[in-house]
Amino acid sequence: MEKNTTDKRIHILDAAEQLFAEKGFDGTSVRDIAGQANVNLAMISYYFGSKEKLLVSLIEHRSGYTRGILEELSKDESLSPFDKIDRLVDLYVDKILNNSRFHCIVTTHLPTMQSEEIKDMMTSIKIGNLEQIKKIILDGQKKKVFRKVDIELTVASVMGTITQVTSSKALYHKIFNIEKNIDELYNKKMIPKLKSHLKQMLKAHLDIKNQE
Amino acid sequence: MEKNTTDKRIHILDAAEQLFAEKGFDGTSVRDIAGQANVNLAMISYYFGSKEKLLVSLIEHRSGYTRGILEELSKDESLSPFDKIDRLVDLYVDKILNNSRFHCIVTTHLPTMQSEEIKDMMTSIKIGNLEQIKKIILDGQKKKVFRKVDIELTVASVMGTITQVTSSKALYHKIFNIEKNIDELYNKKMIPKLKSHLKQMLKAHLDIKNQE
DNA sequence: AATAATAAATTAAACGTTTGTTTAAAACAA
DNA sequence: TTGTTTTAAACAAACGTTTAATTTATTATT
Repeated sequence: MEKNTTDKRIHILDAAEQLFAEKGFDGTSVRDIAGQANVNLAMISYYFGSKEKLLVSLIEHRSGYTRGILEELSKDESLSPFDKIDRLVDLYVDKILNNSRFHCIVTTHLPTMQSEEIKDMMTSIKIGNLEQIKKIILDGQKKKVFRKVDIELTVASVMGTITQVTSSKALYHKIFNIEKNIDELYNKKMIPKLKSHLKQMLKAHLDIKNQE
Repeated sequence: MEKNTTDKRIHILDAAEQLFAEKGFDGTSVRDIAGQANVNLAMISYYFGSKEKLLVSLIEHRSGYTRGILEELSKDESLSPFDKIDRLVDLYVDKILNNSRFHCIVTTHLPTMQSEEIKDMMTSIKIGNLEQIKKIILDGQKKKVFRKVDIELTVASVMGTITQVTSSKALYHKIFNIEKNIDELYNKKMIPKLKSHLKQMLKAHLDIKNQE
């Protein structure tokens, strides 16, 4: 049985993540969270201070490790530019689809939040990651492997595609005839589809042989 | 001076649209809306019945006309498959960026809503539109102009890219050095960029000459 | 055209809930 | 005994909605 402080904190964070993703930050009451986590209402203020600070804690709890992986990838000289793109696709598809609830909160509910602090935090993380990806594409162009493209919008297409598939699950459940409400099954079917689509599209889009 | 019933209804709808997009459905109170629209609080219940029915009215107010245009486009025999794709890109980029507030509500706040009725309504609209686009791509494939691609995910990439650019305005303001908070300027700069990026990418992605 | 009768629009105030947060006492651990 | 964790109860504020009274607009009658 989990009885120590850390476990209870994580219990609350998990409950909050699920409910924020399903019903939004404003659509979720602290009583909902307490009920879902099976803790007393007052424990949330006790541990996190407030509902908003709980969200900040959740972001800190889930964020962070992507940056390091990206830097490593962009520096790696043993990989060809196209290999790097493939790795990039694998990385983001896996990361986002396996953390779809958190990603849903970040993409759909954070922009609406009042707190400028939280929004600025996320913006700078995104810009940092974009810079790393930019390096990869610029390197491919310098090596005459990639053609001239709008780098920022190319990255927007990758992120946008994944986000689209993640945040419109109900739609793609119907389209691809996947049994409803089984996340694991959805991921098992969609992750390979999504990876191969993005790789195929980026291959054609970036290949210097397709220069107009 | 506008004094009749219809104008006041539209006033309220506009105010609601703005606030729902900025702060979300649950983050917006009917008092906020009344204040923004400069009407008495009770007028919202009087005209629309409830806050949720106000949202339904907003959706009905803004939805609809896309379907017809898409059907026409897919039937048009005077256009080549690639011309149709270009028209499609123009249509969606213009439509979404010029109605970004409403689009923001649809993509980020509707999926969170409790009301299954509203969600089903939007899902069936999306599936209907997807079917029309599917026809266009299938036709291009039959004519040996397009190669084999995942059609659903290709459409997801188009929608996802546009949504990404629309719903992360703050980010792209910084990235492209656009003066803050001027929607008109943002659209003027982004619409052509977005259109040419999508056309270029889809050209490479769909072209049968790029078959692996 | 003026008046009376009816309907529609608008208002301020109040309704009962639910909200996030705090309190002060109790239970538990060190 | 000390300090930490947990609890039920209470708090004021904000929420969506309704009420009942009043003003404005429309229609019918003289």
